[in-house]
Amino acid sequence: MRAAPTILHLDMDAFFAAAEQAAKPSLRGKPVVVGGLGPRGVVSTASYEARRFGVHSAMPMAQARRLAPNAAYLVPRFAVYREVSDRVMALLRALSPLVEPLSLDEAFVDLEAGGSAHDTASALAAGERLREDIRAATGLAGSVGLAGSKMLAKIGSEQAKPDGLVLIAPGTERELLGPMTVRTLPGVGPATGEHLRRAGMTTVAHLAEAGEDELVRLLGKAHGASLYRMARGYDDRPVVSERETKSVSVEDTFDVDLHDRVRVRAEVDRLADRCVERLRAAGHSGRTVVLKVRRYDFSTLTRSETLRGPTDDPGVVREAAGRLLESVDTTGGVRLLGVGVTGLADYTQEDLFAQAAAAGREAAGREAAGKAGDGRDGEGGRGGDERAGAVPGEPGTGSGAGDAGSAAGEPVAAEVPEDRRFPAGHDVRHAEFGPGWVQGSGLRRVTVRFEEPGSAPGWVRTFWVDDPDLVLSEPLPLVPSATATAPVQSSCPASRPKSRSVSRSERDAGRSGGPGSGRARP
DNA sequence: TCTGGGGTCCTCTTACGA
DNA sequence: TCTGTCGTAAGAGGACCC
Repeated sequence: MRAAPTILHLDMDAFFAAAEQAAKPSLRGKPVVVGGLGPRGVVSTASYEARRFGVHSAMPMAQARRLAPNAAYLVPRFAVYREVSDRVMALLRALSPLVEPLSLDEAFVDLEAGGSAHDTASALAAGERLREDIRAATGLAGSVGLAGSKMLAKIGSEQAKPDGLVLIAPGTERELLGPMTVRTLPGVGPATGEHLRRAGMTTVAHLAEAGEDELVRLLGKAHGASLYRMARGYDDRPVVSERETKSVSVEDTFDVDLHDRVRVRAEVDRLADRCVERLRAAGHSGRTVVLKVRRYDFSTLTRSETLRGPTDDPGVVREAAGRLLESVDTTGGVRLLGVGVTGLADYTQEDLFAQAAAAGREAAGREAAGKAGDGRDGEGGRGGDERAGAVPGEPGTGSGAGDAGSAAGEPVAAEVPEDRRFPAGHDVRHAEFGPGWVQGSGLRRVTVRFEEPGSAPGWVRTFWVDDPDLVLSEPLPLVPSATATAPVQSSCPASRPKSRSVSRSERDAGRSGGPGSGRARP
């Protein structure tokens, strides 16, 4: 650990939810929950307003809805978050070449390596300036921790939340850590926490007192030894800017458990293709194929097979995943399937045997498909409807306001074409009313709020999903770029003078649509 | 209708060749 | 030739993180 507090940890506050609030003026100061909106979705991020109702990340979405029924529920828009994240990371790299991103909203920076701080005063100044720059560039708040090690810097940013800065002065570490719960330390999750609790250790001080031998006995060599060091405030892990990817995987949880073996196999093939797409996009190939199966009872198994050489051939990965599936008992139902590749390389050494087998199987498959036609789906039925990941937030699973459900017997999602689906929270543009976002959808209708970043809270209108004037659009920047700083206020439809009330405009919804598309919302 | 998705790392067991 | 030992790789599962 170094003498000066020149390791900085940045954590953006309630990042996804804050970005949505910045993009959607009507949501500011209101509870916002971002996550999967399907029946098995979980919360990715809850705004601070939603947290007051007890909603937190990783909570099942159904539970969040019970706790905060009036919150806005939105699907994540990673393109938006990535763009904001890029701006933030660029600001960090201006401070130092040694930046270690942990996720879209979190990173470590070695200020000393960048020459931007060398003591407490300069570190504090750099931290405060960074927070101001982030706010100016993105409109969002980030919390900063400064300390002599990564662990303490992270603890500092946690204490600084929301929208603050905490510096942990050298020499105060043990005193600060002692009374904290063991869960504060990185690597102590629910299982280890419970393990330690049963051994009578609940605070960091207890761990330091227990001694290394006792922790190693309890938790194993690597974990026990590193935890003992951390408990005494020692953490010499360096900030690492380049991390090598070690595996690539994709997985899907299904809205309804799969029982049909043919359908399961088809999903495994699809996942293998997606996995290889990602693998290739990253410029990798891999040698070990891993199949993951979560069964109806939430028990999870993995099966893996190591090939003779690395591959990025979808046929080879499909074939290996298919072989692995053969060894798994799926009676009772499958909740989740995943396909991954590890043992990554940046070259391929094709396994000719496996390739030949895959080619043979594909040929056989084509033949079988010709005989069996489309009737193979068995009780799985209705094509891709069971797939949770396929159409996040599709109509019927939408957000609070427009969550119309599907009980009315009207045609629902399955009959709505792909380009006419409007996930809750996504940006749209209407030919007459301009930019807005999807507040909810269902029963072939979509409710749009016409507002944009920087405008006043906007008006709501409802349209038929097939209204030709309404299209999904690219996300708008949260903060106008430096080259286009003209005030958006004047051109914003939401701030244009309105002669009608919201309820009236809602009743009139659809008037602007083409012939046959304009019907009042019920 | 509790429990996502994409990762990393560690530990334990087993198989296998020298 | 048989057997025991050791190191290594593979395979599986668990815990953790954001």
